[in-house]
Amino acid sequence: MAADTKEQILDKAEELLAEQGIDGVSLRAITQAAAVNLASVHYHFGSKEALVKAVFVRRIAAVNRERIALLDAAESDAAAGPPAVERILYALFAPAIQLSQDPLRGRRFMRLCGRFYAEPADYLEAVFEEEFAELVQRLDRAFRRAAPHLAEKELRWRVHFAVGAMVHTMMDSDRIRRWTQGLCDPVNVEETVDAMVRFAAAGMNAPAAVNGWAR
Amino acid sequence: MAADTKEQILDKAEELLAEQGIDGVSLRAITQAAAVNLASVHYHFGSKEALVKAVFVRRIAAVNRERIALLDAAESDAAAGPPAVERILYALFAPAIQLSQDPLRGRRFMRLCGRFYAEPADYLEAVFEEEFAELVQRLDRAFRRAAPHLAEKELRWRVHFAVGAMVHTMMDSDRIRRWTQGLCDPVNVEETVDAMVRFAAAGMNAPAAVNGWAR
DNA sequence: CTAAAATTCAAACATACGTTTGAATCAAAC
DNA sequence: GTTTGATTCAAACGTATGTTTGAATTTTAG
Repeated sequence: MAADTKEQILDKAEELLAEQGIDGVSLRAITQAAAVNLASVHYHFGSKEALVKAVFVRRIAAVNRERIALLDAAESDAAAGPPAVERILYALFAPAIQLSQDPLRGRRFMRLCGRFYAEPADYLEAVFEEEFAELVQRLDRAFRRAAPHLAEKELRWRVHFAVGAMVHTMMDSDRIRRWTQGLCDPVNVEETVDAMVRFAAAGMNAPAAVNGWAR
Repeated sequence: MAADTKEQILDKAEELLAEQGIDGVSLRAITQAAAVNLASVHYHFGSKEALVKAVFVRRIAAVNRERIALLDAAESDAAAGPPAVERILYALFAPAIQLSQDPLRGRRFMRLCGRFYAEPADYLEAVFEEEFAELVQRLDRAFRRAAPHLAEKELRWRVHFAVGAMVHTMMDSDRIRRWTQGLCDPVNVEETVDAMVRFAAAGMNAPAAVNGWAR
């Protein structure tokens, strides 16, 4: 059946892309794992590039929608004032890391997401910019209100570092587990998000630079 | 001359690998850019895999040696007590980011380094573990003394996040510049390291978790 | 200057890839 | 039951890749 084939391809593509990267996995490997014909990819998606995009968009839209919903909730909870930095960071981190509660598709996609972020493909960059435009704008505005002690430049740097901590964790669940002999394991979502929020919130709330570069 | 060819290959390989990733660049592209014969790679290195390793090891060893030297200095400056978290973080961040002061090879290698970290190649993982083993051990010990308020687990998490901020910045110099319309630019090494140290130090120094998971 | 070793070179090899093709198969509608 | 459209299939196409080869060239040493 049509829908079955298409989803089978998407599922297996997600799995293999997460494990081996975009260039590391062939359409033959995907179609063989999905037990469908090689040509099905081009019939249903048009090209490998379009398949990769479809795999990404299938889940990231939902994640970013949830992030914005959490941001909305944080802002309405805070009434007139700005929400705490912790709430904003939670809105940014939790949906992505929480996706990993699904021990199958979630873990996979988390890793895949980080991999996409690291890969240089131009066609992915465009999808990225489109899927993240609204969220970035919303986050920037929220952080600016929540951390008015920071100049724009220093604020942007700190958001960048916070995103780095998140992306690193998303891409890296195997490595952190190995380097710490299992002590730290992103599989424990609550713990991971909690540690991440407290680390990044302290970073965001740190005093502004005393020297002048950040103005 | 032999040395020239070998270095030409290494230089161009570093440049192209940083721009396009390991799988994204062919030996033909490298040898053509280096103006040497295709077979030279196999004559001098044996395989593409070996070339990639050589590109990586050529610079990372020096970076990690400098990191450990800075760590030594920080510890001897602190006499009996532990050095401040800021000094340890500086030892971790500065040599890597500072390499970028060389606007040619440095920027390239910084990006390449992040890319290697993100790629899934097994043969790279082995080199990584070998080249970083001593540094990781030294950092862990230093941080444990400098942040005794943290349980081992939470400490490891925070180091992981700090590394994430760094790796993200190393891999990402184009993107952060673009997203901030040039406001934040890793080309300004001093500024970047300074912002990163202050962000991560605040994260490391944050109070331990009030709930019990980190014990 | 000459012999030997090191290095470069153009060419080819074998393989894997994304893509295309056209016939075969299936599902649904009349 | 036949026809029509959607889907699957095996096979092939063209291209790019890492690698190997063996002769030509350059460098080194006696």
